[in-house]
Amino acid sequence: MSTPRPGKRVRGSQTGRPIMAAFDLLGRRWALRVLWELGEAPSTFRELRGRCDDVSPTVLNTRLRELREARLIEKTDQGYALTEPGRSLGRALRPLTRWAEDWGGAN
Amino acid sequence: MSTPRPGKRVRGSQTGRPIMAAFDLLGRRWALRVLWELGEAPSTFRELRGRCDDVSPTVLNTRLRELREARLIEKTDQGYALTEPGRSLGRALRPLTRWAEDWGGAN
DNA sequence: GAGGGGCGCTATGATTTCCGTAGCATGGAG
DNA sequence: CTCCATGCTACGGAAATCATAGCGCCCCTC
Repeated sequence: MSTPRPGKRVRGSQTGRPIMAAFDLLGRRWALRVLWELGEAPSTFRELRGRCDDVSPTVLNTRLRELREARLIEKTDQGYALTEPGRSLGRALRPLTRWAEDWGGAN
Repeated sequence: MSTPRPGKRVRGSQTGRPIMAAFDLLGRRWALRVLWELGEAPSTFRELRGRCDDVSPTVLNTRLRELREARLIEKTDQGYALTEPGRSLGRALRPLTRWAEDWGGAN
């Protein structure tokens, strides 16, 4: 499966509307979680895997490749880290965290 | 696969932290998209399927059940619609839309 | 009351994705 | 050279997702 990008056809949308590409990319297993964990701290492959409840390395590597192709993360001396767009996405996801806490409170 | 709920163990987290439950629930195929489309307008099953690029009815129904169990959507006379928590989630996702547009602009 | 059409949804079998485990290749330290 | 940690790939099995067909229901019309 190819990496979704805005302007490209993606699963579920011929229009290439950016939000649809984002839904496709972020709706893959562990994608949101990986971004979240890298937002907390840059990590090496094995560290990251530990933070993500020992996700299988196959999937982790696939997600990392996709997120790298989407330019949301990059490899640095410290391991994997968010790029500026990646950090920006992290900020955009903050309201989601707050929402989740409310949601959790109501359950 | 059971529906993730805050306070419950979910894939990738024994802690039941709400954000992790959210990541699990929203990181399933079509979940974000379905919420998005229902935010645009309540829809019947078949309508919704059309809006979601004719996703297979099996998956659509599974997502609808999960989202209903999570109390984010409900069945009304008009078809499926967001609940109040669902609308609140929609608002929490708005920054993501704006981010996606920027992201799209840069690609 | 017999047909027709739309609806929500299920059945089924193929395909894709994800998973768990093992282990290879590389590189640095001793 | 040996040891050890790291990034990552191989592989076989399990689970999620897919496309397509069509059932059962209700309403409408004839």
